[in-house]
Formats: sequence, C-alpha cells, structure tokens
Amino acid sequence: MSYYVTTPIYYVNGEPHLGHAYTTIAADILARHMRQRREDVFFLTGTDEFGEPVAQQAEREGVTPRELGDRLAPRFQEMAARVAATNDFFIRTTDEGHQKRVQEVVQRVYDNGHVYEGLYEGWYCPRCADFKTESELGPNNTCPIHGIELTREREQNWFFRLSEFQEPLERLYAERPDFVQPDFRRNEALAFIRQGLNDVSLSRRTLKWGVPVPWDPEQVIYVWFDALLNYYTALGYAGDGEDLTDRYWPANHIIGKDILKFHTVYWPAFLLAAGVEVPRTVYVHGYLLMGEQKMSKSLGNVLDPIDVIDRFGADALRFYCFREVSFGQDGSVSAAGFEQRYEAELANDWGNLVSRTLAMIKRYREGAIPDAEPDPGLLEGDDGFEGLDGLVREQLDRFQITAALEVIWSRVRRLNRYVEEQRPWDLAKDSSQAERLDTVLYSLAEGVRVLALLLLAYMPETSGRLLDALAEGDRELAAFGSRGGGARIDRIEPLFPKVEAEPAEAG
RNA sequence: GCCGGAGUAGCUCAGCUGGUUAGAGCAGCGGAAUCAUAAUCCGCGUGUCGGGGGUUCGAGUCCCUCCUCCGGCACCA
Repeated sequence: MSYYVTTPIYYVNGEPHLGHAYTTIAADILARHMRQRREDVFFLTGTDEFGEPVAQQAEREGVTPRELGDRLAPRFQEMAARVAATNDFFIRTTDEGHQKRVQEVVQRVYDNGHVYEGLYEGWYCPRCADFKTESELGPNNTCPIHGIELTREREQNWFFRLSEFQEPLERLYAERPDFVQPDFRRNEALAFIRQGLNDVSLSRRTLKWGVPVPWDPEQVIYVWFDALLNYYTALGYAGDGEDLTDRYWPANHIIGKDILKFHTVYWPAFLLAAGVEVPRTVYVHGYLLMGEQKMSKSLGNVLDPIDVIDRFGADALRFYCFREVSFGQDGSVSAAGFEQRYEAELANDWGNLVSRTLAMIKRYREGAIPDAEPDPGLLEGDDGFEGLDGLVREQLDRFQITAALEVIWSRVRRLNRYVEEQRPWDLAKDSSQAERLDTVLYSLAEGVRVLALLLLAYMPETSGRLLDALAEGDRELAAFGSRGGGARIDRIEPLFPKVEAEPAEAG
C-alpha cells in the first residue's frame, strides 16, 4: 500500500512560526509511523509563492516577488529540518515542473468545458491594484490599507463552473463519509456545499505574478488554483525522472481549519473537472492558541519553536504539541505548560523509566537482558500490552495523533507501576527469586522496547537512541514479547535531562 | 438571523448506540518505597454532569425549551 501525506504549502509573505511547525510535525508523525508499517510513503511539503499578497509584500520590501520567495522558501526548509521532518520533497510553486503541470491540468479543465469567460465585478483599489472583498471594505467603501475611496470596476476573467459540481460533491460526501475529518468539519463543508455554489474566477488580469493561463497568457491563474494543484504536480517531477502519480495518488491532506473551504469544496471539484481522482482524505486540524493574554516573555506564555528546540530538542516540541492539545481541536499552549509536561512526563515518567530499567539490568544482570518469558500480567487490563500496536495503528489510521499518544502513555505509566509492584530490588536480595527477577527485568526491557518503537514516529531522536541502546536494529512496530532476551544493553545518557529554568530576564 | 458544536471535580478533558456507588491527568493533602534523571507508587473528591420541563422501570447519555460560549455562512494564502 502507498501512503501519500501532505502539508499545505506555506505562503511566503512571512516567516515560519509554530503554526507551520505544528502541521509539518503532524504530517511527519503519520509519515514516519506508516514507514514503520512498511507502507510506501511519500511526504510532501513546500511553499506557495504566487499571488497578490506576495507581490504586495515584495513591493513593500523593494524586492521582486521571486527574490522574496528565494529568501523565504529556504527558511521553511530549515524549519522542516529543525523539527526533524522527513519530507520526501519540498515543492515551490515557482518550480518549472509545477507551473508546466498546472497549465496542463487547467487546460484539461478548459477542454472539458468547465471554464467560461465572464465579468468579475467588485470594489477596486487603484493603489493596491486589486479588488477588495465585501468583508475587507472599510467604512463607506474605502480601502482598508490606503483609506481611499474604492471604485466599482469590472474585469474580464475566466471562471470555473463550480456551480456544476454541487451535486457531484454531495454525492462524494455521501459515498465517502470519511472524505473530510473530523466529522464536525465535514458537516461544515457539507453545509457550505448544500447552500449552493457559485462559479469562481479562475484567473486574474491585473496581476502578473502567477502562472500564465495557457490559452490566454495575458492573464495568470488565480493563486488558489495553482497552489492546490501542488499536491498533484509534485508527483510529476519530484521523482528524479520517474512520474510518481500512479504510485502515490490520491493523497491524505493535513490542513488547518482556515483553508477548509478551498480543500473540501474547490479542490475536489476542480479535480473532478480535470478527471483526476479526488483525495483520499482531508484532515482538518485546529489551532494552537497562546492564551488570551498578549504574548509576553515575563508572562511566560510565548512558545517559540526554535527556542524550545534549542533548549530541549525537537522531540520535546513534537511531543508537547500533540500531548497538550487534542489533534483536531483548538487548544492552548504555553512555555509554562511545556516545561511542566517536559519534566513530569518526558523526564520523570518516560526518561526515568528508561533509566531505572537499564540500571537494574546492568546492576542485577551485568547488562544483559535476561532470556525469560514475558510476564502475562502485563498483557492484561485496559492499559495492558495485549494488542497495543494494533490500537495505535487504528488511531493513527484515523489521524488520531493525540489519542494514539495517550494509548502509548498509559503503558508508560503501567510500566512504572509494574516496577513498584514487583520490587526487583527485593527480588535481587533473594537468590531463590532469580527466575522471577529474570521475568520482571525481561518484561521491563521488552515493554520499553515496544514503547520506543511506537514513540519513534513522535520522538525520533530519543527513541532511536534508546533502541540503539537496547541493541534493537529493527524499526518496525512490534508486539510485546516478540523478541527474546540475551541482548546486551549499552550505556545511554538521560533521554530528557532536566533543564534548569531559563534565568529570569534582567529587569 | 440561519446551520453546527460545546457547557461534566480548582484546571484540562474522557464518558460509543440510555442501565451497577460518574472517570482520567494535573494541582492540593497524607503515606510508602529507594532500582532510577529526588525520578516512582499508593490513598484522599458531599461534582445541582449549564437552568427548567418531558419520555422511560431507569438519562451527562434521548426529546422540548431557555441561558452562555465557540465555529461556519462564498471567492482573505
């Protein structure tokens, strides 16, 4: 099976921030997990570089739009690398290959009869050289940026017959209940479709910064249509000469709620018009909020991803984002919340469980995992290890990144409880209990191994280091008890060392 | 206004198609233990499950109504 996962492409009118990192990490967790399941994975991210806002931002900075993109696209690539994302390709919509294929697809939509020439009428600002939407208008139809009075203008544009797709889209949603997830987002999309769809303009005449309309090079394709197509175009040229489309299409799109309409209405309609298979799933996530209060260092509610990574590592950030906020919902994050979870869960629950497990194996068994049977007691109960990897798979099949992590974490707690219940230090004092101690130590090592494999998608660096220390060369998900004893344990530095609080800012 | 969602312990939230004394994590209080990054484990909650009404042998769980909050409602990347 192939598994194609995408992030939205990020718009290059500003620097990358936590929101971008969040979506990228989500997609990366899914990609890494599916690779562990031996799926044929392709993970795409990139930048969206055309359109009015980029042109405007470039003008403000006195550079060309191309130069702006050339400066910011690498910033997004760096960010992906910093959060340990394993994207297989990074698309820029200014890529030749992208533009060429966009034109091909748009031409096909045109040839299929879904495009016509029409009048776009709206409020136009001559300074912006752009139309303003009703919601953007200032008082008395003024430009929100320049404050000057707008004029009613008409522009001859190419239109996409979105209205023709209301019924096909409703059918799509009926036949594929999981096309858009979570459910409440699906309902929103469906409600939007049911209230009736108007045609949308497909091109812009006043703007030069875009992909030329193939049959009318005086106009450029409206940025949303070129941007959405990235998911499809990338497969055409990302593969070193090999066209990957048949291998990976259709995709699983991870998006933020702000771009729901484009991905759940325009995008599938446009693909239907082009005769291309629609996506497998569009998963809509929520926002990470920084609290109501104004961001302030002294309030401790700022969460700068780069700062967090510098101090605690990418793994900790990846963990925190999906532990603190249920993926799909909005939720608050903060530096204080981060530090609390880092210490309580990463350092104490998990890091220390690893420490105590390895230390006891070293102390009581000279660093060799005993060859023993897995303790059946650990299989039982709501937080038992029976069928654990299956539970995690099920959750991640449904994009439930937070729920899957909770499933894993309950087993981390379970192992800590197991240590207290079994009291290996007492068993070690009684030579008649040697066999029992073997069982306990083996079961602990095995539990830790299985958890590390499940956590590898979330926290690749520390989990990989731990698996190395356990002499586990395989990276596939494994069932509890599937590996025998005998392996020699390596020394390992604490996975999540305590980090002293950042010194208070002077003043 | 219309549509959708939410309102459960101090905080963040689980509670699927109605059924034993409503749960978890965190915070708080008390205790145990010492393998471990002084890390862990155990015990402790009289919660009007937003208000009111209804259906039912029985309702956070279904219906009605009211209140509060949030989201969506067309071309904003």
